[in-house]
Amino acid sequence: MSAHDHAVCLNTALSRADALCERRGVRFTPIRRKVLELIWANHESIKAYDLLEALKDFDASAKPATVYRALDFLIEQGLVHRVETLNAFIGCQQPDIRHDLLFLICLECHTVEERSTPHLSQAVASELASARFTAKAQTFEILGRCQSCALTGGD
Amino acid sequence: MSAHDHAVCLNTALSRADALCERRGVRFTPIRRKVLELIWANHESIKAYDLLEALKDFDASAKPATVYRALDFLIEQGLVHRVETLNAFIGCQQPDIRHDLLFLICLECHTVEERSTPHLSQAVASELASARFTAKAQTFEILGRCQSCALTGGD
DNA sequence: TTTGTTATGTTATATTATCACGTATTGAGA
DNA sequence: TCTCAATACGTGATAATATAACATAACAAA
Repeated sequence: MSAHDHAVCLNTALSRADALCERRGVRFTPIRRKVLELIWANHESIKAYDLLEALKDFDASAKPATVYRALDFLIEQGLVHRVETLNAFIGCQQPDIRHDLLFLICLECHTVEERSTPHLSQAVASELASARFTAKAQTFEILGRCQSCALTGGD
Repeated sequence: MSAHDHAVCLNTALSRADALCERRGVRFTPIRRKVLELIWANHESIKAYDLLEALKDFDASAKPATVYRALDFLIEQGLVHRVETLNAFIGCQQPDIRHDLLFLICLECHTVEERSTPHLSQAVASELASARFTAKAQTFEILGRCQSCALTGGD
């Protein structure tokens, strides 16, 4: 991820979440909000137990269930995605839109880029149709090396 | 998966694996072969510890590492796929071909169907190109309900 | 047959995730 | 305002998944 003012990302994510929860009438409790804030600390995915460690500075009594419950809520509301290939979590960049997402996961800088593309959606939709398969959930993840690591990195 | 003579699937998978390992000069040891055989018991994915239980009938001293090592080998050789969304494993239907695979995972009968499609590959390739991202590994998985469960099943 | 490499045996432990049950908060309706 | 039901959280235990570390065994090439 190129240099940017990350405070903007963070604030945008949090205020979108505020609005979204308000609109839906669901409770955006302090723990849930703090967990989302910690996830948005940067553009890297974070693991549940790392999140737990960070959360303890905010709430010393935090336990695994504390984190997993908050994650369940955030994922259910579409505010966070689970990265299956890493058993990790990442903030959703477009929580209001429903679409097929493709995650580009850099193994060097650990940044996760979220992309959506009509071509991919169409290809998937036509596969599903021809298989007569009804989708409930999808995971599209690619591990590799991002542009900026390719530019700066060795190897 | 519709009714079929599964012994054919199993034998095909095993003899392909024999040939492939021979050709590559890698060792297809009894444990590795047995693990592959157990994975191919049906078209459902199987979890590592279930595999371990089954393996114990063959080798009472089997331990987690026994299974995970065999799985590492089989995956490396492309004989087995890891299903990320289930933390489970499934036999590869086309171990000789390299392509982008889409897994259709039925949540009712647990069957995993492996599909490959040029449209999907193209859509992915063009996303990667536009993101200037170099892929090392990919996961495309869809969870849902397969055709035969839709026909026979209730809700 | 020696020797280096690869595979396996074995014990321990790390990592990831859920359960169960009790208490506290919340907010809607009486 | 009070009550009640639903939801969220606290807490301890444990389940499920996976790897580390180090010793021994099997193999294959010289």
